[in-house]
Amino acid sequence: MTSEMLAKPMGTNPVVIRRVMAGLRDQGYVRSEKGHGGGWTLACDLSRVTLRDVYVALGSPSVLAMGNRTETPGCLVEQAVNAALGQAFEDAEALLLVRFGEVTLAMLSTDVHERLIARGKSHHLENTHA
Amino acid sequence: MTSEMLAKPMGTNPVVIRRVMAGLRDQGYVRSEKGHGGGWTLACDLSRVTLRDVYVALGSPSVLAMGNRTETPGCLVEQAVNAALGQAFEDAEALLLVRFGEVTLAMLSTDVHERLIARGKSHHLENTHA
DNA sequence: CCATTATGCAACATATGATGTTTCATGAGG
DNA sequence: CCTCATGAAACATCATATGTTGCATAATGG
Repeated sequence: MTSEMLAKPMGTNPVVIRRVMAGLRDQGYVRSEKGHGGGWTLACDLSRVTLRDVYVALGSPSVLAMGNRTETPGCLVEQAVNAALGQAFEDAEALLLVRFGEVTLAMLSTDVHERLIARGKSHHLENTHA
Repeated sequence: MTSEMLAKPMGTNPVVIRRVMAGLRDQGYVRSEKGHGGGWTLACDLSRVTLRDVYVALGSPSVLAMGNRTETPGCLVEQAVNAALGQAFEDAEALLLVRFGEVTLAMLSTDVHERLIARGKSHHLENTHA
């Protein structure tokens, strides 16, 4: 698949695709080839790569929208809040990462194929996007 | 306390303070008075108000930085991912809210006072910010 | 061997939301 | 009645995410 083939149905730009895929390529999950007939190819066992692996490959962006503003604040109120909620934030983040790690790409692939069948029509990537 | 007295040590603007406090006032946790000698006063029992109450009063902003992009997407891949992670997001959010609900403002107040003593000096709000 | 086609990379543009600022109206004291 | 406070709206600024453009590089296929 070329970046353009991927970008079109997702309604975005080929360069954006390349930016995202770069992380996956660096981890060896996909390979990219230049030139005529080039593009992206899978380079991993889908049953051995989880959404957590993907998450990490993409740079482990923060999963929480809030958290301690400062790790070691001078403000005593902030210190108190950090002490009260710090563990909660860590726990919530850890929970999400564990769940991410329980989902393999193979599971998603299987699910997508089942949904395709359930929809009862033949499809190409192009029209799986409404 | 006036908005200005609160804003200064937090390094922000009085208007920003008013914006935030408006939510707390609407819930009756604080009261505001205009004119000479006016400002903000506490109007609740600190032991009966939790950080979750504050969170809700502030408009329940999303606690997660990610989540389902669409609730009922046409894209089958997105459907599969939503199915795989939707519960995880809900669980993580629920966990955080529960933890928020376990912390009362009274607990924070006590903690702040202990930290004041531990620091071994007398303080005013002005210099509790480093 | 060279035109085509793809990625890689950097720079720039745009959109969005959070935060900060200004201004004016209103009300409460002294 | 002058001062000082909040309330509200409009505007400015900033940071980030996303999208776009341009060009270099590499590989294929005719």
